This record gives sequence, C-alpha cells and structure tokens, in this order.
Amino acid sequence: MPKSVDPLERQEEFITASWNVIAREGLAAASLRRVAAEAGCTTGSLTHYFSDRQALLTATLRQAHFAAGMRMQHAAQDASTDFERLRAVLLESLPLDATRLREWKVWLCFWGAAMNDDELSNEDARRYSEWRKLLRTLIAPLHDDPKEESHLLMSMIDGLGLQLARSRQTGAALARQQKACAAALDAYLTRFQI
Amino acid sequence: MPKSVDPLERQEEFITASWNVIAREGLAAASLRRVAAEAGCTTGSLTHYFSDRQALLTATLRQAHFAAGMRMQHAAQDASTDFERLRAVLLESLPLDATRLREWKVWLCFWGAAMNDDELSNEDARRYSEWRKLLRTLIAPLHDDPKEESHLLMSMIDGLGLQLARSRQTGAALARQQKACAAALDAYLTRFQI
DNA sequence: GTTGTTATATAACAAATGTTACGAGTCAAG
DNA sequence: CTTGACTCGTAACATTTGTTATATAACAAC
Repeated sequence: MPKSVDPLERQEEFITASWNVIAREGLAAASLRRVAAEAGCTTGSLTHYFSDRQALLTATLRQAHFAAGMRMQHAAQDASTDFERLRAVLLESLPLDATRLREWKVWLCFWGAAMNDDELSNEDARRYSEWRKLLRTLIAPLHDDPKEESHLLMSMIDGLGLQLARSRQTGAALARQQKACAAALDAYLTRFQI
Repeated sequence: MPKSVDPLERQEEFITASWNVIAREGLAAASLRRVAAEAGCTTGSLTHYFSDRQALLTATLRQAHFAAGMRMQHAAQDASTDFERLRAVLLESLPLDATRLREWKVWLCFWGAAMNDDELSNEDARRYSEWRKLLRTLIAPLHDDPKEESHLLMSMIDGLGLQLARSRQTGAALARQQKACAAALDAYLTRFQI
C-alpha cells in the first residue's frame, strides 16, 4: 500500500540530522525547519515521523545514549583482566577523540535543557542510572566498597569529561589536554589502588 | 538633571531578575519581556540599561561568577591551617545548600549555551582560569605537585557538583545526597593524603 | 518656573517558531 | 487499472522573539 520507506530508518535519518545541527549550532538552533533542511526535506516529512519537537529531541538524546551504551559494552569485551576491563570502559567514556568530544558537548547542551524539561530529565536519569550500574559491576571484583568507589570514580570521569567538553582548545593543544586527562585518570586509578 | 536613579543599582536589579528567571524557567525563557516583567517593568527600561539580550545574559553570568568568587575568598579567610583553608573553599564550592544548588543549575544552563556563544564562553573561561589559579595556590603548601593535584581535585569537584546539579532529588533525599558528596570529598582528601 | 537630561512605557516591525491542515504524489494490493 | 494507505511538500496560523523608535513623565540645574 504505502511508498516503500522503512520508517525506522527514516526516523534515524532525522535523528542524525538533529544531532548534527545541535552539535554544530546548539540546541536552540534545532528547530523543525532547521533539522528538516539538514535532512534534505521539509517539515512535512519531519512531523510525519515525530509528533513534536519534544519527541524529536527526546528521541535524539535517547539514540545517543543507546549508541554510547553500545560502545561501552563493546569496550568491555576485549579485555583480559577485570582491571583492564574497567580501564577500557573508563577511557571509552572520556571525550578523547573528536566524535566523543562532540558527544559530550551535545550532552552538556541537553543537561542544561533537562533542567526545565521532564522528558529530557527522565531520559538523562535513565542513562545515568545505567552508567552507575555498569561502573559498580566493573568495580565490584576490584574493591570491597564498590558503592563509594564508583561514586568517586564516576564523579572523576564527569569532571574530566566536563573539562574537555568546555575546553576551547583545538588542534595540538586540545590533543595535549586530552592526553593529560587520560593520564590523570591513570594517576587516579594508581593512587586509589584500584 | 535626570531622574534620581543609581544606574549600577538598577542594572543589578535586572541582573537579579534575569538570574531568577533562568533559575526558575531556564535560559531559553529569559527573554527581554520575561526578565522585565520579573523586575516589575517593561522592556523599555531594560533596554535602557542593557543594549542587547546578549549583554544582559553576559552580565548575569559575570555577576554570578563575581559573587561566587567573593564567597570563595570569604571561605578561605576564617581557617587556621592550610588544609582547613583548602577544605573550606572546596566545601563552599559544592552545591551543598539551596542557593548554591540553584547556582550550579544555572551554570549548567550557561555551559550549554556557551558551546555556541563566544561571549559566554569567554566569561566562562575567565572564571575557570581564576578558579584553577585559586586551587593551585591553596594546594601549593600541601603537596609537591600542585599542578596535577589541582587538576584531579578540580575535576572531582566538578563531577560532584554536576551530580548534585543534575539530581532530581528533593527534600530529605536531596539532603542525603548532598551529605554523601561532602563525605566523598573528605574521603578523597584523606585517601589522596592531602 | 523654565529647561534639558534621564527614565520608562507603549508600540511597531520583521523574523522565526511550533503546530496544523491540505493536497499532490507514490506505490503495492486487489 | 483502480483503489487506498503512506509519504511528503506547501502553506497558513497564531505566538513569541529581539530590536528600534517615539512619546510621556520625572526631576535637577539654573
């Protein structure tokens, strides 16, 4: 009956477009018209797949969280020891390359918006809860107080990531700062005898 | 000649109004009309003191940074030892009461906006630089590598503060979380032998 | 009291936004 | 070939926004 289009695939196209607009121009710039233009069509198509601007933004954040979660899972797979598994996931979570840096910057925009948006706040809380759970699982075999340990470690990761996300450095200076953050993480792990 | 009004005082009234609107309804809601209404007047008066919306927001962030800086300075004063001075400043920097929690939430909004706003980004960078400088000064007499030490410590503070700012807890649960963060800071200081 | 500067309100303007409705086009099922 | 569901572009709508201009009111200097 219909035109042969995979709705799921089409939705993801719009989500990608939305993500790119937000990364390049900020959350406020992600209007329906702007996102539709980025996807190469008009609002008519966009509103056919997302009832609301709200729905589009929520789906965009959710998709990003899902992708990040998959990356974490993948990072945990090829590691021989418990410690190496934890370290691999932590390093994967930091914005140490361009893609993840962009991701952190977009997250930062969403965190600000989530202050006054229940849907975004819920999606944020869900991701946060899963991340905390994963961290506790990874720390459990390494420490006898995984709760406090993961609390501190999660805060450290957030702080290091936030620093890089807010940084205005580019090129070599940025790369140096990213290296310093990775080194800081290792220093933390060493001195905390994890 | 003029109507007897202290321009500086009037500006601060608008800055306070802007701050309150942002804290309550988010950065996007801080339109000229909304801020003017919060201050009990119309845009005519507001634009008389701030040429732009940009100027208003930048001034709002700058004022908040100034106030926070003063608080830090004050917290450092009544401390007997170097360690106590550091600890007092760190505790003052965390969102451990309603006022500072509000402050962190607003900052989070501004950080997101600063991703695509050079003026806000500059003001953010200035504050960040001063905060790092203060931390290094406070750590210097306590540790032989104040640079790396302050880097880790600053990240930890950012992470703990961010966690509280993003938290949706209220009432007793929030108070518990705030206590846990203060305790986590102390645990960090102890185990890092600072 | 006259004058000139300042403070503020009102209003207008174009631009942009979210949302909704409508219509044309597309393609598979019958 | 016809029918009908799905896709999507066009367009209209009321709101809201930043910005600017203008007019009125207040008040100090003289």
